[in-house]
Amino acid sequence: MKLSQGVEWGLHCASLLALAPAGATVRREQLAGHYALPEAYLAKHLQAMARAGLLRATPGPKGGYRLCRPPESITVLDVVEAVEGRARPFLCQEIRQRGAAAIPPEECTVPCAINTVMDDADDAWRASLRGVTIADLLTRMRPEVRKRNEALLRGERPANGSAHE
Amino acid sequence: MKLSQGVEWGLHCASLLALAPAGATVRREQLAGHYALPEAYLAKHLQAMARAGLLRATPGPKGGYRLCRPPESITVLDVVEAVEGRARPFLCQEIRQRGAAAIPPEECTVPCAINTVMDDADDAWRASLRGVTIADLLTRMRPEVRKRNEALLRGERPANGSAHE
DNA sequence: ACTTCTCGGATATTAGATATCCAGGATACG
DNA sequence: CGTATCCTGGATATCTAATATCCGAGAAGT
Repeated sequence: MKLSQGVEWGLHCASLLALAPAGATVRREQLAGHYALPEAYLAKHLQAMARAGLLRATPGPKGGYRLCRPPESITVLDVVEAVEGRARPFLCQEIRQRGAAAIPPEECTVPCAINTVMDDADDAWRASLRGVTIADLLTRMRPEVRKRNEALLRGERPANGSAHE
Repeated sequence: MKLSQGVEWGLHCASLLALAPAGATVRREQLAGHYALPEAYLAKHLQAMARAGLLRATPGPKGGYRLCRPPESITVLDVVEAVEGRARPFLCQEIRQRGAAAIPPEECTVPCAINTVMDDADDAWRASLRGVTIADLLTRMRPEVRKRNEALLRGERPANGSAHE
């Protein structure tokens, strides 16, 4: 049970894109450099988010990525599902139908109780993630950090230290 | 994000052990044969559950496994954590401290908001699993299936068909 | 003492996550 | 219209974790 690191990357990138001026695009190299991520691999996750309809990618000069929807309408679950997929973490192998205690198929009208319990827990997990939006993440970001990020997106390069606030 | 199949095995085995007569032990070969599982690999998961204090393994003739606690006091989460471990599925890499937008450590007094959100979701998942016990799983088992399992544990071998009820 | 049975370590095998590269196509700009 | 820029998608390599098996050591019953 481990979540791909792409989820972290995707959430950070989505938050960053939400800070960009409306309509502006951010190049992939810029996103990767912002967090010192491998650009080629980050591309895979950005593509997945674009396919999911969260981002729009614009090719050509002055191109790059931007959010498709306002940050208030993009949930953390949206990003997680775009990157990780929508498959359930628990896959019932129906072992109750195998072995010495095999239950004949005609008695398996009801799904396995274990499967139900695991799916319920997964629903609770997803509901929790659905309750937080990208906009919420920005709210929890410290104002000076947010300002520095916005400045970087505008192309301003902060003086070496950047810690003298 | 995928759960080990050992979780399914562990939950089925715990349920089965709960059906065994009080104080009786069930051999590993019997557990594996019950669901047509590879005995050698199942042993790994049973060991993990024994280490977690859910099962007790008795060596020697007439040995085998039994539950350490009554089924009402063993939660599904107990089994999941025994098999899968207690590590969080989301591991924050603190990429906010890296790259062009690196936040100086002295400003990182508060944990990353993304990390918090993911941990909250994990707490919700665990809380859901903690709300169901092995005894609850038995309640959701169909009576005729439960009886057949109990009979098998007593060493009775049902007639070929077993579907003529 | 001998048999029976589990434990733990060592060791393959396989699948998925991580990471990189390049040809192809779309767009802006001169 | 040609060129530089930038994303897309596929092919590929690497690495880690899950899956699976085997065997010697040790404990308990007879």
